Amino acid sequence: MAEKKLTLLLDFHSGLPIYTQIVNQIQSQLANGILKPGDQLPTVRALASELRVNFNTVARAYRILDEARIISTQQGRGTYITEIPPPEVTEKLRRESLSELTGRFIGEAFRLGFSEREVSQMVRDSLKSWKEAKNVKDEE
Amino acid sequence: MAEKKLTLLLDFHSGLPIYTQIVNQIQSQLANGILKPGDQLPTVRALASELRVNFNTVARAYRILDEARIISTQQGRGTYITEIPPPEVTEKLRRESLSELTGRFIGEAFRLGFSEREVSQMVRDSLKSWKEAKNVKDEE
DNA sequence: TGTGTATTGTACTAATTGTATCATTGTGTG
DNA sequence: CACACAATGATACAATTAGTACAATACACA
Repeated sequence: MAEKKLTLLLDFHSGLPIYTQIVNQIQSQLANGILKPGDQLPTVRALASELRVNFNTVARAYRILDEARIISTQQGRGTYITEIPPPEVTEKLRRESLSELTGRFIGEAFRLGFSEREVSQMVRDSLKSWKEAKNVKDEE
Repeated sequence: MAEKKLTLLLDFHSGLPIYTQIVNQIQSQLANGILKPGDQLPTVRALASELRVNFNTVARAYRILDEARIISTQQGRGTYITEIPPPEVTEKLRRESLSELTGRFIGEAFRLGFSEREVSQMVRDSLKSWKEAKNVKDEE
């Protein structure tokens, strides 16, 4: 599955800005299931060339959709429809990210030669001081 | 135990660059004891082929890990997990570095919205799995 | 022991992608 | 008409990944 066609129809006389029309039509195609999460969109240049507009116009539309978390644009790679995972998956990803973060921390600590005891003690201390700092802040 | 499988899961649609995902997952597997010091990693070409990416992308990830002294890449030989070479530092500097490392970790975890309970639980789990992996290795 | 060959990582470059900034155009309003 | 402002275009840039050639090492085998 490379990338699908993404047929957009622009009306250059409608008064609506081009980038708005692109935004609207992509949103509507997503709503209609023509586009699905994970789908790759054409590159800004490819779509721009097909629509006979400047690629900055497409980029502007993509940026708006990106800020709305509808698509994900990645410099050097491309743009994709955002996956909208159900809550339980989100929670799973959340835990995985904590797991990765913790893993990197533990790994780095061990690499530096600290013992399990030292690490867990330092974590306790750090959590404690963090909590105290938070309490102080709450009392302000 | 020559080389192990090293199962990595890439998400080509996530915002993270491929090489970053490789770096993160190797670090995480090391931290969780899935990878251990001395283990040989797949060659850049083998891993690249398995992940269906260009081998330079793997090489870039390896170089980052190498610069962080986490792995050791040797032209013509292969790539290995570093044999925990703790830097020569004074006890004072050593404790300060652990404190700083821990502080960064805790701060980041809180910034990501994790609770104190979640963080400490995950640290316990991570330390536990490391210890288990270590025992397995000792029995070999 | 020497030598050819395969295997491994490295270096440099190119291609493809999105980003940032400013210039130009067009349109409406005083 | 003159100005303001939004939309679009032009240009240069940065990030990511891929292509190609090369160098270091290991290993088989004469």
